[in-house]
Amino acid sequence: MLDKKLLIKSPELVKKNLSKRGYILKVDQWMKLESERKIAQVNLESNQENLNKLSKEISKSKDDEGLKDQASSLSTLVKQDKEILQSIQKSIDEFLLDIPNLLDETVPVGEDEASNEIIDEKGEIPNFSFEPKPHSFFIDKIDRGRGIKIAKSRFTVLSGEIAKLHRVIGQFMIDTHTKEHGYEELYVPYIVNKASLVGTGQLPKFEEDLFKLTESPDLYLAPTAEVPVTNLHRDEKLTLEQLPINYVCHSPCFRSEAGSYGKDTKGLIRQHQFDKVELVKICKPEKSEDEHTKLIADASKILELLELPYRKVTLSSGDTGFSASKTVDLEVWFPSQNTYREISSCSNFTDFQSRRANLKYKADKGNEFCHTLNGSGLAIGRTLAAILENYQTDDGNFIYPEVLKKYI
RNA sequence: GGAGAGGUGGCUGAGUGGUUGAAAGCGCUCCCCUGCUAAGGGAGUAUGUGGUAAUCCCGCAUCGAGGGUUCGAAUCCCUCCCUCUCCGCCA
Repeated sequence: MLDKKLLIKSPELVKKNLSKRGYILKVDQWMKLESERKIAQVNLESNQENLNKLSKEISKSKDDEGLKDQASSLSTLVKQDKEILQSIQKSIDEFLLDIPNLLDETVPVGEDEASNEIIDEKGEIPNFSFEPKPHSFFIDKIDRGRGIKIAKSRFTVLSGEIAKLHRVIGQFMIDTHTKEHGYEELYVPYIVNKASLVGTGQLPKFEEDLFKLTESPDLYLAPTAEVPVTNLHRDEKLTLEQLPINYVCHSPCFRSEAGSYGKDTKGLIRQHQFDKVELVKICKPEKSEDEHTKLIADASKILELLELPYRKVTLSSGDTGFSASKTVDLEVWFPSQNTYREISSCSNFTDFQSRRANLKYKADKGNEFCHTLNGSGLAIGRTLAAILENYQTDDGNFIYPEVLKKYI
């Protein structure tokens, strides 16, 4: 959620920033709502003030029917004023929850991923003496559509060595982040409520991307650990000593993938259920840029240790997600596709999520909103897929990355 | 799932219709005293929001959430949520 004061003070500036996303801020509608609010609120509060004063007079003087009649009609008026203000406030809330975050100045401007900016390329792209197989080749040996049989399309079964590799990858990532990067490990609920999803920005706008529990209408399967982990401190006031907070959490993620029919239908790239190791940071506003750099480095480290070729990409204005101010994706090399694919998305949300989640810290002058960040460190299914492809051998097999051998 | 108890400020905990935004204690901040320390004395100490640009001033709201009764609700009524205890069930 954006700062209301900023929106009141300089709506045109906000509009200009958001237009880079292709979002058109309805300034006229906003100004109208806001001025209606002000009138309604001032009116209500002055009537309420008079009513309060009358009530006190009544409590002092006994049985003054005249005063009571006066208070009674004023009370009715206040009730009406409240309803008017409430309905305006509701419109304002809806309006505000619909607005995406302001973009960082350094975000490249462009309509879509074509304008993303490659900032770094690392690792050696493998040279195969044979036609590299897609990772689905290895998985299909066991899966053969069984995931679909058990659940539906976009579900996959792993077995034997590959299932083990999948388990071990997560272990390796968490170990690295806790032991070498100073993150605290968390285990969290995989089902989250509405308030949490509003807090991180998935709701109300993106409900169709989620799996909803029909028996408990306010509950959803978590689409990423970002939701439970960031919301851990929702409605809290953190102390300065607590910051910065660094959490790492391995969790399954559930996404409906509505609207992605026909995309990445083979293999592990796009599943309804996948595991991910997520990194979440909560910090003071002035530190978030530095923390973002660290976050990207921490996630990249995994790819480097796994010796997978990857690149860093700053997402363009049109490609940057709703809640993020700036996002840097890590993309790993997929030989069978002869291209890089996203494996991590590292975002600085500035105070956007904090405002929604009412997440503050006690600063010297008063309570301030924290900044939140998160990034995959990394998506486990895609990491597994990348390993299978990049480490495959000409006999239709694969070998293990060096750092994972001690886990196998 | 059944039965019961309960949700009040940073924390503990009073408060059953009218200066209670809320006693008291703890904690915290400042001051005083005590030649150190410990102890003691005094003052202060919620958040959000609006009028305004304003850390001053004034108002409004907030005692789990939402409704209702009333001139007036932390206090009475209804609905919901959550927590705890016992029983049942269960990993």
